[in-house]
Amino acid sequence: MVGLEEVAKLARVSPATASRALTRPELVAEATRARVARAAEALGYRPNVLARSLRQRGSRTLGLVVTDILNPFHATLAKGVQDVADAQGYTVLMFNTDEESDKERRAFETLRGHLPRGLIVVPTPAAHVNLDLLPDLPVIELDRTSGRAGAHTVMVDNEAGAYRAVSHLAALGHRRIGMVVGQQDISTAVERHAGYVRALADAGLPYRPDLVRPGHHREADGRAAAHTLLTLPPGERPTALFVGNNEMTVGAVLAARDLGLNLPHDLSLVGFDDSRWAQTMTPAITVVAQPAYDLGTLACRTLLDLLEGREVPELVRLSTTFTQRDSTAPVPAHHSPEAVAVPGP
Amino acid sequence: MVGLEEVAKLARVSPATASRALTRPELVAEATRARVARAAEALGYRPNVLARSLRQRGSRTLGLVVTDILNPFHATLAKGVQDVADAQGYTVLMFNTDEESDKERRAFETLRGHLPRGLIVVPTPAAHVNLDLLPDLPVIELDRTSGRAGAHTVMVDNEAGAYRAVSHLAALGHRRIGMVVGQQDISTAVERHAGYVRALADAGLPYRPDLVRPGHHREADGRAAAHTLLTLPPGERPTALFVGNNEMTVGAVLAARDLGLNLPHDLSLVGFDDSRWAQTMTPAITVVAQPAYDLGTLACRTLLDLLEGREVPELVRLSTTFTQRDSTAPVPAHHSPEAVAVPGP
DNA sequence: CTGAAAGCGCTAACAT
DNA sequence: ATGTTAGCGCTTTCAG
Repeated sequence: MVGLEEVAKLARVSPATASRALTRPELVAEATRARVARAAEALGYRPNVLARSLRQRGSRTLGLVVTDILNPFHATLAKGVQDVADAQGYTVLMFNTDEESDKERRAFETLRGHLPRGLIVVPTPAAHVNLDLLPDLPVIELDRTSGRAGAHTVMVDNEAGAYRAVSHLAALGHRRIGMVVGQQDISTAVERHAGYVRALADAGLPYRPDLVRPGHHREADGRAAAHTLLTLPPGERPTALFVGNNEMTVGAVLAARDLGLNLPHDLSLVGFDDSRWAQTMTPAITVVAQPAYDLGTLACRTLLDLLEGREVPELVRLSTTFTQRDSTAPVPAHHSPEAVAVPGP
Repeated sequence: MVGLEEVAKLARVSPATASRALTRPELVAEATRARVARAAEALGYRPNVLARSLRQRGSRTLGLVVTDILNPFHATLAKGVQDVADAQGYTVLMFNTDEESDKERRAFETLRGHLPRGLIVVPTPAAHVNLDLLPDLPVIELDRTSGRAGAHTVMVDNEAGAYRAVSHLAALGHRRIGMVVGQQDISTAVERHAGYVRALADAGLPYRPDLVRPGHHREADGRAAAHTLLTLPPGERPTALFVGNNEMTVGAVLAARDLGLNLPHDLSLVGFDDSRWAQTMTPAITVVAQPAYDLGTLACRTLLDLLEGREVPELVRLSTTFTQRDSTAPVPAHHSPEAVAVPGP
């Protein structure tokens, strides 16, 4: 390891000056600056960030904690964060919690030892308490909110997105619109459900609890939940489904296929969050698309602003985009309530 | 920040003993160990890994450099690496190169300052030279090889996987089998191409350079390459396509759709590397599946073995799995060469 | 088995 | 504008 001392020696200055020349050039004569720069270059000097961080009591490092890096939505968030951090000379320490509060706690503990300057986190329901492990650390909550007082949050307008999706279904004439919704201890799921409720109300449709099934965000959950809804008796089975996230949307489509239901003829379906598979499936799925990459970059920019003492809004909401594709269509006549055979007297 | 000194004070021992009690318990009396442990617990002590690493001249940190975190294959590799590292108390510093040699160089430079104990890298073609930035660092090359002498590599048997795929197509009676192949400066692309060549030879089919189109691994490249192949004149157009990676496979399917070609009736298609979309598209795509997660865990395990001085093979090859689905079928009669109208004398 | 002392590489006071 | 000095928090000789 070539250290600052050797650079200093070669440039015939003290280590302190060498340090200044490299990190705060304005404090040093141009000639010395150049000499030091040349020496560093010649020796292939790279600062030891550990020593620097130790001395400065803080590293040029950011923590990023997501709940599922295998979900392309999260991978895209991560890319956004990384790209911005990178451009500003920050290194990102990324952790994965698999939606488990225990892993989140361990991630925070590990992170703490690295003295990060800030944290961007997609919080699990336990984040509210886990974040106590990182007192005084600037935190941006991304995609969801933990409900902590004074937290900074970058997220999407889930309620409006869901409202748009369900209104679309209602406008197509659907009267029994089911929802596969995430766990209600996660803010996005709550908000998407709220949008669903409001859209039903505005369309003059009743809210039926039996048409709403919860799931744990995974494909298998979506499949099971959709299966339950789609095997309801003919007159009660929903003719349309709104699914709360991208993975569960695949599951719902597979459930429909299992049952021999044709999209959009036998069932209309809208998913929340776009994905490669939503685009390439047949039929292509109508979705509420989220600006995942922008969420990531914005979260990171917001954190950096915070670190530099700039004024930052507590809550930034980005809009979703309703993307109509081929999985939604008007209710076919034989599905409308009037057409259902009712046992007469 | 509660430091070791405070823990020591509370436990009524010297900082040195406190350190030993926490990290090398066997050097200390059981009673003291317990006392220190309790003190640390009580104060919520977390070691400052920066100070520790500085002192030890090396951190419990591993570098991970992938070329495209948005590609689920890479995300899965990363998850595998992380899970193992995590279980062994290592923190992973992950970087993304977007397949750009310049970003790779910067990633290596940044990494160096963090004094990682080892590196796992999916090398770009420039890695051969970029790796000079990290002399003496144990390196595992993952998925591809840079060709560096003495490198350790964990990868898949690309040649055999490709051979299997193309043999399958030949067995179905296809005689004009095209390939969309990655850039030839990447070892996987070279090997997959080699498998293609050998399968053709074994099936007694000629190798036709005009049926092989290169692409840069992205969907758009696959689409363009496939478009070129599929718009060849009727008698020369391939009746089957083997596509070199997952993203380009989507592209190829889209190209076929653009041209109104029906899979598998008008065109058989096999992709390399499985994906969610390959499974959910209609028809589901036949693929050569890679054990991505296992590659990741194995790479990390191999690196840790190396760090602990255990004997490790220079090259570990995992097998692929041929997964037949619905995108491949026998050549329909009207496509066979005999059926093509040839201008007679 | 435990303590005292030194030092990892760097930067921030303080001096000049 | 530059050098001197001290010390970030930890681990590791070296003594005892």
